[in-house]
Amino acid sequence: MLPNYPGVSPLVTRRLPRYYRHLTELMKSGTERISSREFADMIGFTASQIRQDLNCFGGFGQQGYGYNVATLRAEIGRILSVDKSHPAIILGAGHLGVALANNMGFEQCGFRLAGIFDVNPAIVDQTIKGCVVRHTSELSAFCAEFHPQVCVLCTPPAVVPELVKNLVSYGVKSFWNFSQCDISTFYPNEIVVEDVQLSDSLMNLSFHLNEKLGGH
Amino acid sequence: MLPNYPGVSPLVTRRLPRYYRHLTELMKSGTERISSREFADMIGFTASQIRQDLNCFGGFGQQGYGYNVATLRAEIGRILSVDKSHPAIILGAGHLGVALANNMGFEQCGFRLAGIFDVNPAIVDQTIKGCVVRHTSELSAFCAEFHPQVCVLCTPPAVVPELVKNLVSYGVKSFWNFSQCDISTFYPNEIVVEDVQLSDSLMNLSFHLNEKLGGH
DNA sequence: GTCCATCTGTTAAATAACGAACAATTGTTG
DNA sequence: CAACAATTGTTCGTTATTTAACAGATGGAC
Repeated sequence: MLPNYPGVSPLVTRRLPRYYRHLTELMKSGTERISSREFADMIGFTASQIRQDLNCFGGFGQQGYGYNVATLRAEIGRILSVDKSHPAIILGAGHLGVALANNMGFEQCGFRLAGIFDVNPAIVDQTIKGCVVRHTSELSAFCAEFHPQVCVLCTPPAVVPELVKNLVSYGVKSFWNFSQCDISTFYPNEIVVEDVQLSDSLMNLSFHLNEKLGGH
Repeated sequence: MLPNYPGVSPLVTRRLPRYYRHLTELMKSGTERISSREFADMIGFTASQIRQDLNCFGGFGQQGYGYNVATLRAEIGRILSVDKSHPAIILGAGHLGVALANNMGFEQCGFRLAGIFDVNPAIVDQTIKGCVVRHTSELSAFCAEFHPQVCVLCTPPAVVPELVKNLVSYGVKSFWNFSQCDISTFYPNEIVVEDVQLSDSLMNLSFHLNEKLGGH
């Protein structure tokens, strides 16, 4: 039975990967220990917030000493379950799907790329990152055999609702959603959805840039 | 002088693109008016929050009627400044850079793709989305001539600090950061940074998936 | 070994965000 | 034209989040 953290706010857990990333950097640079103050200056948070965030999961530090970088990194990694290797599939082998297959370290994030699917015959049978691209029609059989836990959605939004419906029936539990389609409202409480709405992000940048330009 | 919204929380402004996206869909489907209640059901928020968010910027609705879809969409578009056309450049023409060049509607988000840069001679001089890929050494001259406002960072993290330093000196004001390098702490108050940390996002999914798997 | 500076874990205060409630206003119906 | 249903803008109480403060504990210097 895996640990569960029911009382912890999503804002806290969303900061954990950032802690993890900086701790990895610190370890690479040979730093053995760090205080919440130093860590806060490095990240741009307050020391108080860091201590409180970490204490949601346990007392990883030592009074008068600080935090051991390697230990803390391992603990956060365990909380995030990045040591797991859940099979993941990518749907849509366009530029974005290929970019993610090649650049994302799925293995460092708790997953393992198990398959890539597309409907374009020109792409099917090509090999990307060690995976042969399969036709989407093989999805059902593939899921029955390999039970992927995660689906990375890189398809046009129009086909997403039907796809998700099928995938849920095939037992896929979670989605990394790059399609401009809000699937989080489809099956609440049944699936886990992590949205990456790039256009939302770009519009947010537009807002803040124009605010800056107009604000002097 | 552009409008400025000093008192508005970043959480509110971050929801605006989502409103905008759904309003675009509604307009496409021919819906003329919508109430905060219907809109809330559609998005998955509360009606109260939507009304309160919108009222940070003005009374766009009408009592007893609701909101006019086209008008509200236009107002939010104006607030987000998506009608602008600030020149943007992409640094790093790997899979991700190319994916963004091809798939992101920069024009619909207030920007215009003005240039793509890379250090790889095999890529330089190729044409992507109407842009000839230039060598990064031409960056200085390009910025002096075309004054790009935004830089999309798709390079390895190691080269980012030096790149950002140069770009800031060339007058680039904002960054859409896909590199695994926290640049927000480098020049606070001087530049606008929108981070897209894909590995953070994937780790967050890992956390929630494992929480779900372990929690029954 | 003792003192002091350091730093965490934890509690408390302050701040921010959210959801519910309601008065005011509008369109609609008969 | 009057009554009613619908819906916003806004206020208020509640909850959540963040920051500050402090007691307790540790390591290091001398």
